[in-house]
Amino acid sequence: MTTQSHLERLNPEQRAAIETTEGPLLVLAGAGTGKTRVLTTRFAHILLSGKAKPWQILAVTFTNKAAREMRERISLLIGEPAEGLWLGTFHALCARMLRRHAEYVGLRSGFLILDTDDQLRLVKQVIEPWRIDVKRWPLPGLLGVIQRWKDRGLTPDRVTAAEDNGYADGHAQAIYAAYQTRLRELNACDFGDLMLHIVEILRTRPDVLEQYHRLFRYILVDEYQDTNTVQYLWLRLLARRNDAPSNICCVGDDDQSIYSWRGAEVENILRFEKDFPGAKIIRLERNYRSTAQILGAAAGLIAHNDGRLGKTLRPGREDAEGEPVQIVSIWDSDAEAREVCKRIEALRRDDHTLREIAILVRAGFQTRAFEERLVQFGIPYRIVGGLRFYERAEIRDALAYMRVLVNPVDDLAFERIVNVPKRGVGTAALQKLHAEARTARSGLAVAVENLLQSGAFRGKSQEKLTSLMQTFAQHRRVLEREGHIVAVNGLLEDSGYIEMWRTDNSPDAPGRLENLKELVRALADFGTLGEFLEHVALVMDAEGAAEEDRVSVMTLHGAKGLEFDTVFLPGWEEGVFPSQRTLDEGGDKGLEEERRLAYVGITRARHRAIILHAASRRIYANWQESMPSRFLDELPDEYVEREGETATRRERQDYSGFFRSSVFSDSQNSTMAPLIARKRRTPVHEDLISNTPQIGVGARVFHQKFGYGVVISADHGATEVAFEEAGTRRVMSSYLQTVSG
DNA sequence: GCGAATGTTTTTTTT
DNA sequence: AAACATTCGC
Repeated sequence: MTTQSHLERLNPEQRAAIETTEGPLLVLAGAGTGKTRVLTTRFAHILLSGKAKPWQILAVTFTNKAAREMRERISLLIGEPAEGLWLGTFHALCARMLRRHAEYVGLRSGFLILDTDDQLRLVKQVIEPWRIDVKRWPLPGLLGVIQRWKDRGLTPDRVTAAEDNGYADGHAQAIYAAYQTRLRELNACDFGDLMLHIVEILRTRPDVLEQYHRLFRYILVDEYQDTNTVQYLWLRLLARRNDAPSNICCVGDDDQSIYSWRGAEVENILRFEKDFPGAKIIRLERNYRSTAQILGAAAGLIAHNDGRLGKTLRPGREDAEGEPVQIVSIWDSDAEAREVCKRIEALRRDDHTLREIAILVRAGFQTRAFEERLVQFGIPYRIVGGLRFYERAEIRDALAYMRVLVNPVDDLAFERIVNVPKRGVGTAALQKLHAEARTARSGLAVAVENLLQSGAFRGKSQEKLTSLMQTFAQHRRVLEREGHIVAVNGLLEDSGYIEMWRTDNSPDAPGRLENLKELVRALADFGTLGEFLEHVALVMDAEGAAEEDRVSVMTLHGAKGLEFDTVFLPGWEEGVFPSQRTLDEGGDKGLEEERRLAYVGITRARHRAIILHAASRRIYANWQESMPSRFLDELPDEYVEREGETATRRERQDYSGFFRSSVFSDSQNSTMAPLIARKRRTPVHEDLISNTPQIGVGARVFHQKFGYGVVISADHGATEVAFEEAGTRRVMSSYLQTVSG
């Protein structure tokens, strides 16, 4: 390949983004404007023009998928396998760096990377001295607080008292410190530490920093709008230098920033010019993906956001006319799923590929309704990003066995599997083990040996534990002599783990055995068990072999970066989308992020986008009315076509106060249902409401179960009451009695 | 220590 | 309604 040929068939902006190699550059790449192409071509261009060797370019992505894709496309461009590159996710690259310098943060190079389960087990141990009420302060929440500090680059000593805002009665910072100490004792890292530690090293060890300054001549960053503070700090440390300009190129789209809940700061991209003086900005605005109508609708929507860097997508294709975005109003959530399936069936009859159809939902729970209906219609589908391979219990168990095999002092893994399958080790025995481990200053495995010696276990557990320990010892020898595949196979078999699933009668047991086989098969791709475990810890997604013709069902977040001919966007209702929780927690900023999510959703579509909303939705067991999403009003009329009933703002109010009548649950034609139901509005529910005493805020009340309390807030059925004994709870107002006093 | 029975909560989004 | 956790009886 010649130096120039890869630059052909690029538009002028893309070309500029590739050829501007020196100095800081921000490429604002709107949806569908060829972002990945620019990134990969730029990488190849730097190589082919001889400006840097492969290992002198740092290329960072957020997902493993993006990293894989980039690697493949670079190989194609340069005509050889792209190996030995610093190309990967933030976490994978940081892990690689941290292995080299672990000792500067009190770790050894072989440190463990913990998964979420391990983290939970660990904080559970750590909080003991504080006697935290885990009912009131759930552990995942505590881990969340710690994670957010880590996202912001705050080591325990950097957390100010003001930051410790109340979680776990204001002990969060102290717990954080203890947790970090415990991690060091275990020679372990959680996910956040990979970033946090390396940033700490780079900011305190100029010599190490300089090493990387010498190494990396060019830095490429994908999805810059999603970087959190530590990631930003890491990039800034690596990019800013005294001796040379910062050859950092960040590609991103402020309109697609949808990960603030994970600590991402849109400000990072908005501030780029200040961070890197002399930065150039190139806008990619020509969209080669979607029709003019889809782009118009998306642009109209996103225009409602403030504080954008400003960018307008223009159709880049000549044939970009097409159908307007459809807004379909439907009676209820069952009808919504049915309607989507009907339309998919129609598309299928017209020879559309199912692979090119997606249903994009706001939150995971929405997928279930579609799943059921798709099955009923006999439409092949796949749920993308549901429970991932490495998150399944059997996979985690098997991995824990492997971890103990390579590392006898991996207590977190050991604790996971001592009693799986059942070996008579319950909470009491486990406590004994911990106590023994503490006094012997050893790992749990050694504690087991000690207690076995002293005969602390009763008959069956004594026997089973002895056998378990022997099995481990034996397969450690096998591991050395015959390699990891044989050893793992034997271990899972002899420990009784495989047998446990074989004798399990539950319907998903065969599937689990299949997964285990798959896992063992994957071992063959790695030279050692250690390598395999490292890969698994960092690459939590397994490559789906699915290139079959199926409809994709996934969350809007999961759909980022993908595109489909036809996209269904159900559930555009207030409370669902925009999500009530985001609104409550994030206010106007939250709303803007939801709007960006809507923008991401619409721009996934090449030819057709169909938005749906239902007037009534089943939540838990009962039905709840819902108003059309405000985003529907924000879509410009000239690009949309509204069908079904009641999609306009004037009629919105009409929704409040009518209930779904069960008489019409199934047989009705969905688009007609609202009309009929409105006429037949049954008085039953109204009776219920009028019979319920309206209790005002501030009233003193009595509840059979919770005792006396004061009403804090009241809406239709649910009332929030601060009880004297039972704390603040939401209860049904019909169960309350007002009392004087 | 285990399984059944009872009570409680659930709906973001993920490297 | 269903999954989940905790309690209870053996």
